[in-house]
Amino acid sequence: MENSTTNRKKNKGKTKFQSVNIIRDNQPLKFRQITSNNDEDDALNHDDDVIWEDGCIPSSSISNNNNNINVDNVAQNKGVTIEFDTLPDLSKKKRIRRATAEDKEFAEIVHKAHLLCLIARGRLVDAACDDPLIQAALFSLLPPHLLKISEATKLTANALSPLASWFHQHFHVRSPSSADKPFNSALASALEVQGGSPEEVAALSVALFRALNFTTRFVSVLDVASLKPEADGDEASHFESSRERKDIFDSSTLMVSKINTDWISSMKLSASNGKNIYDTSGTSVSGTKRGQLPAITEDKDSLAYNQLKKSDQPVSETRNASDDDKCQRRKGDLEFEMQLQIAMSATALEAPKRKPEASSSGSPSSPLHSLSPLKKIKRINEESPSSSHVISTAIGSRKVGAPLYWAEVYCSGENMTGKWVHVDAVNAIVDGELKVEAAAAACKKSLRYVVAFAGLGVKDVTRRYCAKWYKISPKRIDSEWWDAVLAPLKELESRATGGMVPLLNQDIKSTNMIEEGKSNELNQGRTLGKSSFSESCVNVGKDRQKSSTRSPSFDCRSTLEDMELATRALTEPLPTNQQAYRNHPLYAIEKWLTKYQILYPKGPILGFCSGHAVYPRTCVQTLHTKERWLREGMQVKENELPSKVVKSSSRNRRGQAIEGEDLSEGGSDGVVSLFGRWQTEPLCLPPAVDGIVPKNERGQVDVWSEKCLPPGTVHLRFPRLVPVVKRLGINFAPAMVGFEFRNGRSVPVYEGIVICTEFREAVLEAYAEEEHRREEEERKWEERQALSRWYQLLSSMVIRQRLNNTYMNNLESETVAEPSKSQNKVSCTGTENVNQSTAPHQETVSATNRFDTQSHEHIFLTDEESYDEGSVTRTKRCRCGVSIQVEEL
DNA sequence: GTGGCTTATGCCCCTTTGGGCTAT
DNA sequence: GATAGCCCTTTGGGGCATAAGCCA
Repeated sequence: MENSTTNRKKNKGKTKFQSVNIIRDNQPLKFRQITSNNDEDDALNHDDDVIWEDGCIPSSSISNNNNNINVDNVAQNKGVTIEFDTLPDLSKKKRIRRATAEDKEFAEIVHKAHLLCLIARGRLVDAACDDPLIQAALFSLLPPHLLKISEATKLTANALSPLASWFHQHFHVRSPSSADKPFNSALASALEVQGGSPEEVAALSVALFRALNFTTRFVSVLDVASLKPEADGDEASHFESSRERKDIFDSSTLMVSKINTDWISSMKLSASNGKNIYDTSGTSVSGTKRGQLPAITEDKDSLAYNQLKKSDQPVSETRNASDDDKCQRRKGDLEFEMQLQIAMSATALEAPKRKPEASSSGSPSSPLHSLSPLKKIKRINEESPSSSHVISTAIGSRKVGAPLYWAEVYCSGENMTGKWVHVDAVNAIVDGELKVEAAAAACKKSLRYVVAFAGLGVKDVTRRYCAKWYKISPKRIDSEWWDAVLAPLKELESRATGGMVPLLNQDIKSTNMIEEGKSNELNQGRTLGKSSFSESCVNVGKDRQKSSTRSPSFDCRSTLEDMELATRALTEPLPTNQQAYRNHPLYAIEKWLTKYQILYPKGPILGFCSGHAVYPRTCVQTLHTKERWLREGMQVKENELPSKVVKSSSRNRRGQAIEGEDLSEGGSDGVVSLFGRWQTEPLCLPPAVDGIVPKNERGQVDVWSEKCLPPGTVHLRFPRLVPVVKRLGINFAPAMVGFEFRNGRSVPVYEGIVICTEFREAVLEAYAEEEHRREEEERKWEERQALSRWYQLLSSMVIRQRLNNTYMNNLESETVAEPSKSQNKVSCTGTENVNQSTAPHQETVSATNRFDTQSHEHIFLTDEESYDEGSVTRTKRCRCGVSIQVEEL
């Protein structure tokens, strides 16, 4: 056993070192945290400004005389121990690092990629549900009396209940199969053993419904990475923890898996205590044989076992528990224990008759033992009044897992036109769409994307399951991208599930109502910029356009469903807290209006929240200054008073001060007058007269858009137009198209000119001629340049040849050329004697020492040079002994 | 536990219209 | 002398979203 606990703290100058020992499997590693911050106190606080340096120390040098923590028995633990020799100062405020634009962009990319992957996965599952072999196998398992359901002409939700119950009894969630297995094979295996992952079991239920010829979708909650950078901290940990216990607790096993697990634990407990708290008949709570239950790891079992063991203790014993135990047992755990039995009774068919037995055992899980949890249960029930199954916050606090997969079956017997019915066969819940959100919320999950798969197509049905859209809307990707992704898939889905249904008069009315609402909301979407609301409404609009060509009394299911979802969007209940109105897509309160917003018209009042009147979001109008409206191609009507006067920035004040007395719009210095769209009219600029372009005070035309052009003028966006129009004597004005920041100041950006329309053709013709002439000149110039360069090249070659002829035969000694004076390198072949005339020097090179190597490259160092003023000759020497003499002319 | 309110923080939008020097 | 081109330096104030803390 080694001990590696030598800690040291260095202070070099103003750099602070914080040492950390990491011990892993007897291998001591030492890391040093270097803070570059000068301020020592700050260095401790700024966790981001640290550099980690790899390092290690020999184990022999490790001593035990450590002032800090000694770590013993490390080898026994076989784990990783991290020591800090300075504890973080918790009293000091933690520095907040906010996500940068780059972080957000990255998170968005990850979010999108994850969404696409999950959609692809869903399509795989959907395709597997269509497997005829699997469907046939499931069909063969069905008892005869359930086969009659498929014969019903009008399918209803009630008719599905026995089917869901049968499936619930025969198929169970258990440890997931190998991940690298194709889903079809995994599904076949799940069918064989009548159990599998939540996804597989849900897919089997979909396959069963399809085998019965029901129009069925596989619905999945896309548990996608967060759109916010690093916002996954909690969620990620939850995700991990969820994955860790995936084998028994994941996803739609919200209650069933837990029940099964606890049932096994209870059995063990009962066996150990010599009594059975449940019926000893050998059948499960849900009526299935225990032999079919999944194998569960001992660790998980023991966890659940211990959990139930605690809950099985008498109340008095629990109350006498030590304070430590009280700390360990959270409030949520206690509540969980108490709710466990209720949850079981709510989900298990035979639970009611077992409940008294459980209660009689003295378990604190009986609701009679505590009132506080009951209040919470009551509260959740109030939130979901239609729920027949109680979903406890305690279960959620333990993060058992949110429902992620289920089926949707189209029931033509529901309503007048049919309805998509939620069927969670795994939990034997039929038509429980209102419970999904509550269950997900209890598990700290939000239903950001609920999508239905059918026929390899995809449809977003989040609206059906999410009542509080305003809560999830900011967590979703922008609707434009999402709609574009789903558009082709939606067509596929519609084709697979579509069917003509009679459209009644009342539906037509509601359609019209939605159309009106849609147009309002789209207007509102413009004001909001990123309108999440419009995503469903736009789809409705598109589909309505398509369906408008059909018979007025018939419409397809898809369109009707779009209408239903859009109706839900328009009928979202008023939130009860003020914060929710801040960016609510439908409602607004005056308190949260921004500086440039106003309520117009101020009504109708839809309700009140904490004394604040609630208005439709469509009443929120965006205000602009006169100048800003000009950019939009609008001008403020005459005699219009500002709707709002706000304080201006100092720079604006300065600008207004320069403008002098033109403060009538604002009334006083330092304020800006704002006007709404209803106070404006299309821009009416003075028209061009007699070929003269009307200009502003700077002698130019501000072309923010085409709307800003004076009547009778045209904007030509070509370079080098000014000389042309000057030559033609045409009046023009430079077109300023915007600003850019350069050299610390904003600089106007000009692009082209503005001329009167009547000169357009003439100018363009002249411009074309001018450009042609310019190009011709340019071409000629390039030709001249090329000729000149060729002449220089050929001349130098002739001179070189002449020099060679003159000097080459007369030289006795070897000559070398100096190709590059700057590098002072000479490539020498050993046999060639080269004289090169290089202006302004003429270098006569003579080798004083014949060298041996054929490819030696001489390097003439400056230090080795000598200069003879008498002969005006510079002698350069190479280390190899070769020297050259350069005669300077 | 939830909601309301305040405060701190930091991202990001809006604002906006040169001048001196040098080569040609 | 006129003109064209290059280079200098790299806003900054406020709105607003968000997180955290405190309190009811």
